[in-house]
Order: sequence, then C-alpha cells, then structure tokens
Amino acid sequence: MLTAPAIDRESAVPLYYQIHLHLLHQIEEGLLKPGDLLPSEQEIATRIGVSRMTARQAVKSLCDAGVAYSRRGRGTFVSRGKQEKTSTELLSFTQEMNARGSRPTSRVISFDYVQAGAEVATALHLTKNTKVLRLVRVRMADSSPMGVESSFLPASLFAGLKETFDPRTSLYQALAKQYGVRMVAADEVTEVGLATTEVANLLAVQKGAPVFIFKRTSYAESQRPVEYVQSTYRGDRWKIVSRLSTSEQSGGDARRVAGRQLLPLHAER
Amino acid sequence: MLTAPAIDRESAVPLYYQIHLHLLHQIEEGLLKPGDLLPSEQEIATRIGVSRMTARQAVKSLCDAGVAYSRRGRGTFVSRGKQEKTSTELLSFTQEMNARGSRPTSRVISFDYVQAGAEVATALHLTKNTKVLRLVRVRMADSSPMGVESSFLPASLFAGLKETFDPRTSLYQALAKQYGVRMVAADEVTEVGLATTEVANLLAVQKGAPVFIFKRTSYAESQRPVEYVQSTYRGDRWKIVSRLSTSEQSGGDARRVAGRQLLPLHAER
DNA sequence: GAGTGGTCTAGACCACTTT
DNA sequence: AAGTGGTCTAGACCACTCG
Repeated sequence: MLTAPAIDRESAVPLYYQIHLHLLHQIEEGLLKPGDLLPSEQEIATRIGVSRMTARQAVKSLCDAGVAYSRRGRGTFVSRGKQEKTSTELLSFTQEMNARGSRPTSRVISFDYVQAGAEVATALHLTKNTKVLRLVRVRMADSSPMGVESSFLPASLFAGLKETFDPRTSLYQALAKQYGVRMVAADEVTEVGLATTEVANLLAVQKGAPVFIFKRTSYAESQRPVEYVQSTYRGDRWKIVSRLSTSEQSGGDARRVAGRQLLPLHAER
Repeated sequence: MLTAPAIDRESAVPLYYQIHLHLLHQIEEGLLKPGDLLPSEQEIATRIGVSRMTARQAVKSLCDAGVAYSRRGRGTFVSRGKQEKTSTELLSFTQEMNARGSRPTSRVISFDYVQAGAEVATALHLTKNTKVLRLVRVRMADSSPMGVESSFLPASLFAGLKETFDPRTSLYQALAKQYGVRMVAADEVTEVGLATTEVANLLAVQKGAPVFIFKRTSYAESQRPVEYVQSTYRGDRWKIVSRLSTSEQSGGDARRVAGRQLLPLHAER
C-alpha cells in the first residue's frame, strides 16, 4: 500500500538504499516476518518503476546486512533473529550504551606521555621506547564501571594533542577534526583473563573474576597503525553477540559474520 | 602480463569471480601490497574485455571480503592485514585445526537422549522436558584437550539419528545427507567464565581458570532452530581474531566485521 | 512452463579527488 | 580537466526450483 510514495526520486539518498530502508522498515514493523518471502526483484522493479539491477542492489544490500538471504530459483527470504536496532554496530562504547538507554560516562585515570613497551611498539610499528600518548579511562554505564580502556597513540603523529584534547570527549572525533585522520580498518584480538588486583579495584569486582581482554589496532587509510587499545571488560556485564551466515559464493563450508554486538548482561549473582 | 590469459569465458566460474580470484592471487603473491591501488574498474573492464559492471562486481566482492576498500574519486586500495589463508572462515573446529596443521580429534563423552532444560528448550523453541539428543565431545588438537562441546538437537526432527550416526564423524554432514538439513544462519553468544571442577578435569586446567563460553543456535533455512551448542574453550589456548572495517554505506560511525577467526594461542605460562 | 535469482552488457550521468 | 567510484537504465541469457 505504501510502496510507491515511500520512494523519492529527487532525494539525495540513492534509490536502491531507499528501497533497502523501505523493506527493512516493513521487516521491523512485522509486516514481513522471518521466513517470509520478499517481493521478487522483478516485482520490486516494476512496482517502484526502477530497473531490475537497482531493485537487485537493494535486495543484495539487505542480504549483505544479514537481514535476508537469497535462494536461486526460489526467492529472497527474511532472516530470523533479533533485528534489534541496527545489527551491524560494534564496539563503540558510547554508541552502544546510548542505543541501550544507558548513560555512558568515562572517568579519566591518566592522560600522559609514556615510552612504548614491546607490545605497544610492535602494534604501532614503532621502535621500543618511542614516545606515545597514553589515555586510560574507566568506562561507566549509569555510574557503574563496565571496563577499563588504555589507548596508545604515536606522539609524533599527533603533536599537540595532549594540550588541545579534552580526554572526556570523543578521541575519534578529535583525530578526524584536528588531524584529518579517519580509521578505515582495525584488527582486534579477544582473549579471556582474570582480573588483576588493579583492574579489580577499578571495576569493582573480585580479584580473579573473569574478564574480556580486547586488543585493537586501528589503521588510517589502511596504511599506518594509529591507535592501539587494550581494554578489559567485566565478564559478568558483557557478552558478544554474533550473527553468522553461511557464505554462498562459490560453495563450500566457509561462514561469515554478518553482524556483531557487544551487549551488557543482565546483572546476576 | 597475465591478465587476459587468466580469464576463461567458457568456464562455468562466473567472470566476475574469475577476476576476483585473479586479483586476490596477485595480492597473495605480493604483486599488490597493502595500500597499493588496484586497477580501476574501467581499466579492468577494457583490459579483460568485460563490461564495467562486471569489473565492478569483482572489485565489490573483494571489498565485501575485506581484502580491499574503495574511496570515491580516488580508487580501490588493498587492505592491510593478514591475508593468511581464507580470512572469513569461522569456528569449524575441524577446518580450523586442519588449516593450522594440527590434527583435530574428538573424544565422545556422551551421546544420549535427555530432557531439555529451560535454556535448551528456549533456544530450540521447544517446551521444557521435550526429548533432545545430546552429544558431548572433548575437542582435541594433537591429543591436547582444547574445549568441550555439548550439542543438543530436537529428537523429533532427527528420528533414528542416534542409531545411525557415528558420533566421531561430522554431525553437519550427517544432518545434510540423512535429513537434507542445511544450516543457513546461526546466532552465537560469547561469554567468559571460570572452569568448573568438571570442565577443569576434561580440559586439564586448574579449576577457576578463565574460559570462553560459546552458545550457538543454528537455523535451517533460517526458519527452525535445529541445533544448540554450548562450548567451553580453554582461555589459555584460544583467542578470537576479528578484522573490522568501517561501513561506507550512507555514512556514519557503524562498523562491520569483515572476517573473524578463532585461533589457538602459543602455549604460555 | 513460469517464476526466481545469478550473471552480463553497453551505455549513461553524477559527485568526488587529484593534477 | 581528467580520472575515479557510485548509481542507474533497459535490456539479455542462464540455472535453478516448483507446481
């Protein structure tokens, strides 16, 4: 009933993406339920008055997002699973907490220059003892501590950052605005560990409590590593939610991760 | 030098995918290094003699795989990072270990019918106490225990499986062959925990050692949940490696996971 | 046989980046 | 101004699935 009026050819938003959003909206509203058949590419094309390639691009982007999946000769179906909010967000603490209605805050523990140790130097492709800027923050949700994050940045790349940056604000925004540095990729390693005495005090847990340990190296324009972050998050407050889907391309057993979320746990025990 | 001869128009392999493999090969061979510019879509099209849309599809599929990334007005660049083997495999214990040259084996602890508890019943959309088939295995690499996996399957869906299935072989292959059941998606939750006495004995670690806890629900044709797996993996032997890339589509701060691997750790401490 | 998604063509215009 | 990727068109043939 509201297929045609939902599309605006004058809009700056690409047609295929308008169709994408339109279908996604119908799924979120429950008009299309998991397992339901989406309109065929041909039907979308004729109903909305676009070429089939454009309709196809819209459907393809839904599949890429893990919201639907296609079967040759049969059609495209709505995937099952929590379509809670956007499903491909990840790991930005502030965004994540805002999306869940908690108030994210940070307590700055330290913001200073230190010499790179072996691990930091390797990650940032520096030589040991090179000067790096260190920012240690306790991440809190509604004044309850959730994790500790230590960020390391090459001091040479961001001259003056320590003087101009307010460590209570967004580091990523500051890097983009002041230095034109945009992150394009990151490698992240997740391990498990036990809370040390120091971390236990900061996070208000028992020493020896299980914790997530994240180590992330972020790259600008995929060339130079510009940030290394070590994070320790409370194991009793977080879980990682992944949505996996089988890879169709060129058959086989490979899988890919369609979406992933780091979620707070219900408070227990 | 070997652009044209690498493409075979008579092959059943799609043109765009042949081009994808061709470029990937050049990257793996080091002819194209991280940060290097790929040939433009127009150049690929004219050099190989395909339409630009086909060349574009090849480049797009490389970007989808996290191997490259595009910048409007500038070009498409090779991503940095480990292109070790295929980068989008995940979590199939047997594959993972084979790829790393370890010999994967399993020790079957139990293979029996049990009544679904609350957690299993919820995950499989059954009522509590429904009969389910349970398969508990210790996963080993070179005879060293790496994790414990408990699989639960609705008994009603797989009548006779207990009698015909050899629990030392691949469960997924058996489901596909005997019941025509193919998994299309899965939801996975990763938590951290401490080894219980029972798990500690099976995994040969100290009680209270940190462990990964995976809980995965797999769906057939994205409709019915057909398998629920609880896994406990040694925290001193595994890490999760994720490759993140910024999402381009319609600007914003969202990220997506391009690839993920569960890797064994070097034995330490 | 009718309908579906998968692939492919040969053009086109645009916004953006670099020279 | 030239080159790039982003989008879009209006067709086409194919392999596959289903009734």
